[in-house]
Amino acid sequence: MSQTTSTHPPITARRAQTRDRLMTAARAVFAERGIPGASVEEICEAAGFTRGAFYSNFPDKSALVLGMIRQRVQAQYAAAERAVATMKAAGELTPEELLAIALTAFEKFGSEEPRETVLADRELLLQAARDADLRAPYLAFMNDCMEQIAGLVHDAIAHAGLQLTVPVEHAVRVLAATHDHLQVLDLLGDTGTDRQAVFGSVVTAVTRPA
Amino acid sequence: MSQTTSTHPPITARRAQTRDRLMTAARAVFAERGIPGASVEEICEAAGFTRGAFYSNFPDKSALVLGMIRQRVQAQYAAAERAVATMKAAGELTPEELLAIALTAFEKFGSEEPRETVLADRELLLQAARDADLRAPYLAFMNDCMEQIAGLVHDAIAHAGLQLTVPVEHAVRVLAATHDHLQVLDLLGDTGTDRQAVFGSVVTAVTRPA
DNA sequence: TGTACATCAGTGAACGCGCGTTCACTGATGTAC
DNA sequence: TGTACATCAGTGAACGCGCGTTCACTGATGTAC
Repeated sequence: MSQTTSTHPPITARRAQTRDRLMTAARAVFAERGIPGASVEEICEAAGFTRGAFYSNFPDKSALVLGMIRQRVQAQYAAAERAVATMKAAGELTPEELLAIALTAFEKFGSEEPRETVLADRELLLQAARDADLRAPYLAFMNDCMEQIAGLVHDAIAHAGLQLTVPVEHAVRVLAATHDHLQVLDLLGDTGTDRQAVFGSVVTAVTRPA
Repeated sequence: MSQTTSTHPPITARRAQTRDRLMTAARAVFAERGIPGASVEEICEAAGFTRGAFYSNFPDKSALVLGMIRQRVQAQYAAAERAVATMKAAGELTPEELLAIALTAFEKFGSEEPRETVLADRELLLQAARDADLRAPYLAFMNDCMEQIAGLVHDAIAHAGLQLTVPVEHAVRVLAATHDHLQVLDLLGDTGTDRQAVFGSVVTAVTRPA
């Protein structure tokens, strides 16, 4: 429907860039302080603007949050698409490759600031859970991602000469959930868990030779 | 070591009760506003006190958060212990019972305000990830829970005449992670996913007849 | 059991600070001739 | 290409409000005789 928000002033390239710099800066501040604890001032300072610039580009703080959710949707889709492309390129698949592709599909490991991204994403999720207006859009986004990744998983499993031991819709949720759990361990600085191995175990558990 | 915090005034029964009422009220406010967005005023109002009472019982806002983490540790342990007891009581185990016990071990489904509790717990985790002082204690707590539940899972599996397809330490993480994911769906008001079935799939995937 | 006093737990007014948001402004960018 | 003007994006001072925290206080609870 609308491009970004129903921004009444038409979005010139310059404005789009400013919005982008503000959202990128906001990600770091959200990670550090939490969404309710992040001040507009600190976001602007991090982005190299004054507060006026903020209100020239967003009606208020919550509009920025909505913008970031939209931005994340795109990033998540792009990651999944990349994973699909990688898979289509490689003909035969060893289990190791399969695992690597599965991990890529859930991205964030690949991003430059993984900790920041993971923290900010969890903040966004929590904000969506709190705010009734954000709930449905966020859920839709999440379920879309699951479906998209389900397609990917389905193809990858076949390519690797395996089959699933549970419905693909379930498998994809278990994989995503485990991936999330391992990210939390990273966040807390855990060193005693072999994360590759745990993820490997899930893949093993939900597959068997065809 | 210390009882609750190194509270210099000795903790009388009355003070303990006040602290408890404040922490219970804080859970609801944290769920509603997020930890950084929750004001001392709102917490006190919800608990039926003035702000002075708060500062008579906690040195500052962050001490309350620490207190709540400690409270959660105890609740989590109690839940796991309850699950162990239930299991020891029932001699033979059908897969359905096994599933029910596994769910109980991760509790929160049983609590009176599940939504509030789940949200507040996620806030606490995020706060621990942000705050370097909280990181290690929180991680230790989490890993202790995993170990405790691992013991439980191990016994339950044996009782049900099954065996695991992956190491028990991995299985327990995958179960916990999936449980968390399903809680998020609840939080977002998802209705299209059969949560029992997804959880059942994980149990299926990580077990086989002995 | 009754009185006198000490201690304690919670009250509520007060403080200064930083927040979100507004708005009159200025300098940079774009357009017309 | 050069000048004149219009529009636009971002500035920064100002606003009022609500926050976290402090503290002198009061009424309730506990103790001694």
